[in-house]
Amino acid sequence: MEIEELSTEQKIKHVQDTLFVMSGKWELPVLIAINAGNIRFKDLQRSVPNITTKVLSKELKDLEINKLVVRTIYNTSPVSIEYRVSPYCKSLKPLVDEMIKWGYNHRIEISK
Amino acid sequence: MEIEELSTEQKIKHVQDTLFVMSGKWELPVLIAINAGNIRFKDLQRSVPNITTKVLSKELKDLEINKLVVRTIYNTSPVSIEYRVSPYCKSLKPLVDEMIKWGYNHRIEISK
DNA sequence: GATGCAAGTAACCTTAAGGATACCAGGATG
DNA sequence: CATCCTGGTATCCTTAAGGTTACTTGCATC
Repeated sequence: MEIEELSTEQKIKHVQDTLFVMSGKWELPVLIAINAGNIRFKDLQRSVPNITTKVLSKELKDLEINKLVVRTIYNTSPVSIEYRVSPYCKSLKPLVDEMIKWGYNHRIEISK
Repeated sequence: MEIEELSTEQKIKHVQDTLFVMSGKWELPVLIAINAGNIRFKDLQRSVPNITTKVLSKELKDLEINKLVVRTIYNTSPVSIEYRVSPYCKSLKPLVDEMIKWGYNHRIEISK
């Protein structure tokens, strides 16, 4: 895919697809927390400040639908459940890095 | 700024700053329309499908506050007003390109 | 046998983004 | 002089994201 060959309508559509997945309040904090090793539901709730069970539950489902997180059930007694970032999740790194850079520079730019 | 040296809290903060500017429904369509040469208010209203005057007005103010758009008043009779993307706006290109690429690939990934 | 924990679900509420519609002032145009 | 165009405001309404609080089931633990 060569970006320069896309029409502006196509560009907007692709950007909106990205925003649809990434633009909520909790997507990135949850992903980062899982990535940092918090793989159990209760661990995540404790490590992501102020998130509620309802919202965490919904975020995890959405992230699973988007193939960024894998949910695994273990037949322990009682059953335990683990959330892990998928290999595909690594594809987000260039994008997230750009977001970090731009956000960092933008705050400086605006304060001038 | 070296990304790897940032704490996860700092990374999240910078990403949220970026999302705060970019994550609405109309920011990018409006920027792209201005960039494509629609520089008058009414031209923009016509070239961005379904945007209302109220929302366009607000978007333009926000984009101006974020230094991405420059508003110029000309003492013609009657006064005419032009909106143009700022030089700083070009700093968005790497980010937007990453969003285009990821959105494009994500749709393919999800449909597998 | 009461209490606690994991992994959630259910029901209801608040707030902010965005949409719909109407309107306005000042000049231009027929 | 009536209507049109530009560049917007003002008011009210809808919807969706997220927040609050309570509850549940099945096991384990004291």
